[in-house]
Amino acid sequence: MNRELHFTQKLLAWHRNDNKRIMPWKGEKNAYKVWLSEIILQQTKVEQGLAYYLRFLETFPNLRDLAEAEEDEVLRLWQGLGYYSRARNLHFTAKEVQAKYGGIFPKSSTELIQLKGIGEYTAAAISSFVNKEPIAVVDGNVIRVLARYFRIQLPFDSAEGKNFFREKANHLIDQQNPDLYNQAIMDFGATICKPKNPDCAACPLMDSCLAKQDNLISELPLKTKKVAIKKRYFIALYIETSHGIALQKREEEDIWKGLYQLPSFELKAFTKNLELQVNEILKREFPAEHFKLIELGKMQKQKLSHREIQIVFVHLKSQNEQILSDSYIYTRNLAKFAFPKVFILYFQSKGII
DNA sequence: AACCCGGGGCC
DNA sequence: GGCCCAGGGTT
Repeated sequence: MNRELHFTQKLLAWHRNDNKRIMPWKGEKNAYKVWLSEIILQQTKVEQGLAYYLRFLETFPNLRDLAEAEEDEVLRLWQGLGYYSRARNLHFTAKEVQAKYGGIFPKSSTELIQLKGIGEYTAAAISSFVNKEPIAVVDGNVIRVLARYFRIQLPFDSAEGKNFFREKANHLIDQQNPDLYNQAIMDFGATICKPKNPDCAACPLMDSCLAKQDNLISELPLKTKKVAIKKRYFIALYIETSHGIALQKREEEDIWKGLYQLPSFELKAFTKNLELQVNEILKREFPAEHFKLIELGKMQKQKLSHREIQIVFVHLKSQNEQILSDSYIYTRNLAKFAFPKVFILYFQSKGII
């Protein structure tokens, strides 16, 4: 038995021996449900996405329900999960499939990949799970498992590396059971061949794993690029007005696009005299307004994969009856809007929601 | 090819 | 504090 066939057969046997992780979308043949689960699980761990999946299905039992929803409602359901373009693209594609395909999801990967929010991985996942199309998924799990077992010392974040891993994966996939194979290798990567402290003792492939033999487990897979973490600084104003709390929607091509926030102003940095910075912003943005300062909050940090966000929340009470700005929304029910996590945490700390 | 987009958990 | 996660879109 050659090395590739051995790998595939051992993996399928491991998967058959009740090593499957239990998830509601496993074995699902409804393309809508499979698609929904795959979008939610992009760059997201199963434990984090599960509750969102269940809530989405409850709210939008089928594609048409989702297509007919308002984008704000979709984003509200997505609140806290991150990568919000996934939610916007999810809604866009629901409408597109409803309009162009009569509500029936296309099944082939070449059609699927043309839809917004569906890339190589997701097209392979949906078409193999729903239609048994023999196309291999290549996600973080697959790259790690292949890099180690076959001792692939090519960085995967390069064009050459991507091509190599894709071709290798498509060479390994079981042609009769591509769905089971794709499930198996991802489950295997997530539970046995983990990034840190892999469970080699329980690994059915340990004896023939080249990285294990050469003590390269902790070195593989290779990656060339390193993410630069930039810092961003904001002052956010929680303003009580006679019309309600002032909000603004983030419309620009930037982080948290489509979500709502308290009126916020970005700074190059915070200085020692924070109150002075706040007063300068108030004078600049609301020259005719008078505020009562209720509370100058402590600086809050939110760490993201590629950003560190620092926000100072300022609680103010407007002393005038006029609205602050036409561009703001005024509400007494914050729970209706989708906010970035850092705002949710602030509202919770104040006991507002 | 480089850069952008969140949040959580693990070490 | 760094790394990774059932990645994809834009430039």
